[in-house]
Amino acid sequence: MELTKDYLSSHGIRPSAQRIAIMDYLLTHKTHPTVEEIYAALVPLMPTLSKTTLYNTLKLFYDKKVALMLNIDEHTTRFDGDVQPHAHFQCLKCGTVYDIFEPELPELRSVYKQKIGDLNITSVELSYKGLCAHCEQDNSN
Amino acid sequence: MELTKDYLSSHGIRPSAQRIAIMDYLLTHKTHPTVEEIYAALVPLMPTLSKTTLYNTLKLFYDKKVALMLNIDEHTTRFDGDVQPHAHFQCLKCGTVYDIFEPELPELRSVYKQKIGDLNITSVELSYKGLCAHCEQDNSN
DNA sequence: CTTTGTGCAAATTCTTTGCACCAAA
DNA sequence: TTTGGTGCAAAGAATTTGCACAAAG
Repeated sequence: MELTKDYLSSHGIRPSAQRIAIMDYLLTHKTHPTVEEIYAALVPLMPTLSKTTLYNTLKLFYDKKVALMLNIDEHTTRFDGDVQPHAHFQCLKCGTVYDIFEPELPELRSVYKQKIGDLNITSVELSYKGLCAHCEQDNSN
Repeated sequence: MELTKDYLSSHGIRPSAQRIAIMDYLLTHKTHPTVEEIYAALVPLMPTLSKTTLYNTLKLFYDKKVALMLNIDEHTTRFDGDVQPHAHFQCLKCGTVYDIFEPELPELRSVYKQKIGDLNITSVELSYKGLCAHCEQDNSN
């Protein structure tokens, strides 16, 4: 919690109670949560928290580059407190988003922040979809 | 138009007038259009066309694998009639989505439809963001 | 006829905005 | 004491749903 506060400060983000709670949630729940999931988790701890603040804060985190904004899910935006370049996989059946740090994904590291032709790359998102092992073998649901 | 009709038929899609018009639009406008853009372009030619049909049809195209559904844009879904594996780049200033077929993106081809660990990949989306050359040099807007 | 496709209107979901109050520098 | 942060309520945008009619096999 104190570490989270320092983390925010060192990135030029004033550490309000709300911001600390939200970043703390992201750092301890690497599940690529939606706004709704974060809200549901934090409201019991911080009853006055509003969706507006949540949206404001997540946008701020994204702008300050302490969170990734993922568009892998067609229905909603997901957030990731892990800003190291890595790929994601979403299971089409259960919806779970998995991290992929496999070394056989050099693109992410080599092309990141480079140019392709006359395009100046500042961010990259690599997303896979399919069935996870659990859903693959489980034909029941 | 006749080619488009055959194209749909050969993919198990009954070629209604609406479906032909929509696929034809996708095949001749490789601009990664939004639903709104497709609608605005087609309504003058087909005044009774509804958004519902457009949504139904684009979903059908996606399911039948004759169109890609792109999540690169955080505000809206974009569609692409080019189903060959390729990457995209969206300019953060002007919003344009460019195709990237660069050969230095082997990931897309090699990993596509393979497994990573115990995850069964069926599709992949590689999206870059940044400034395009035009917006980069143009500080005025 | 029986299934499939279309389209209107309404509903739903996700996200943003306007504004007032509160808090910190 | 001004700037920045929070949160309520309302608005807005994108997408989905329910249902009735039309069209094709």
